[in-house]
Amino acid sequence: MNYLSITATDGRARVGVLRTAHGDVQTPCFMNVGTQAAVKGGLDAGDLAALGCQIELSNTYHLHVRPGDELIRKLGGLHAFMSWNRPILTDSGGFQIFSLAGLRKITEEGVAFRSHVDGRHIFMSPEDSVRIQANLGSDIAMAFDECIEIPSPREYIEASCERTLRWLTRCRDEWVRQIASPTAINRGQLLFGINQGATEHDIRIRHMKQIAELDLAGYAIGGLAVGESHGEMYDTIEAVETVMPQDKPRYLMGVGTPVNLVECVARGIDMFDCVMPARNGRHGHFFTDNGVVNINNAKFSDDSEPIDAHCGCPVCSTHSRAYIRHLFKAGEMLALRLAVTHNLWYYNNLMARIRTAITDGTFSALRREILAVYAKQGESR
RNA sequence: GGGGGAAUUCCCGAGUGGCCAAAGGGGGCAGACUGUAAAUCUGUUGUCUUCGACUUCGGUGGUUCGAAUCCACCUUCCCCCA
Repeated sequence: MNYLSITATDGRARVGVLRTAHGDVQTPCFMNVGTQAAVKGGLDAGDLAALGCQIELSNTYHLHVRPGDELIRKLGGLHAFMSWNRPILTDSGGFQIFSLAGLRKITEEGVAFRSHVDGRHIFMSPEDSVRIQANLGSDIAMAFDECIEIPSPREYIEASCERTLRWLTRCRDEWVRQIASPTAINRGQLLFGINQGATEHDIRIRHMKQIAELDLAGYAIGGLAVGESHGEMYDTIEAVETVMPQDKPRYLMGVGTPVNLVECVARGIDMFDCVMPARNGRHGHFFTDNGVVNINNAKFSDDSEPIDAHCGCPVCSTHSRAYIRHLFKAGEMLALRLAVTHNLWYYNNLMARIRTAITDGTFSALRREILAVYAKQGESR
């Protein structure tokens, strides 16, 4: 069964509809990151819906540590818990193997963490991760993988990918058990596999072919945007994309900048998530059609214009640069809320423009436009 | 009226003869951030064109090879006694 219907293409870029137990998602889509069942910056589910957010991401490890997935299950699952009745994707905790590197130990059985909250010992196996995600009741569960550091020795990358493959079959088997349970919170939950292999194209391709054989609902490319150059990232995606199932959603994990989004859609990616609009927003960076505005800069202290006069978001239609800069300088929490509000609106609007452009056959023009805007400020943005 | 204490670079504050353009905070300025241990982290913050040079620690004068640091007087502020 296919959960993605492709409605238009332009080169490798695709427009489609992803069907989940909590509704459809127009792709390509951006998922913003609500690690602990909250988007940082003070926005609740109602705010997110108003900004055109289609699907939210939360994290298995973090919610297991606090408040506990059993508690969330008792309260009716993550949708009910955070009052978000649209789709939710849960990351497996695989990224925390990477980001909490100093606090964990990997074995074949799973990963032993020291809790970043209180230091207690936590063990998470692939089966545990899937069980936790079943308790959360997300619409898309991610397989438990190891996000490999770049650079890493080739032998390590190969061994890690082989282990991630073994973990994937264990995840799949446990997931089958969980969704078959009569007491499952979300029996329509999908499981996505994750491709790894750092920037070694042949390892990536072999691994992708292997995980594709499991015939899961969707596939993700993980382990990119962790320090390699944009060129290496794009080349790696191009290499792997050739062996990804055409009729299933492709999710590039943890990416990225507006330029990254456009460039990776052009390379056949359907789904993205990134902390950038939220984190950079909290640090005063506003993404606009004129590039990034760092509102902390002194030149905005007496600027009565909005962040972006052509932006349709609620912030730009109301507040001046001078006011927002003041809020940042004064440490007001409203500053964070306004920044994240604007940036999420920008990201959602950008994805909508991308979908329209692909459908209309004007995607390459939009791609050039976005590239040109951010090229003025250096290639990374 | 008498006695005691203090004045440091934008602010607070360390420093009591050379290693001091002067610790540490704060504030300012700039940068980073990509499946969030992140409202965090980094750099910078006297002047000049780098090495380096020059000016600066309430004011003026002095002691000394050398003073933010010692001495004298002056100014201002704080505390205690009357």
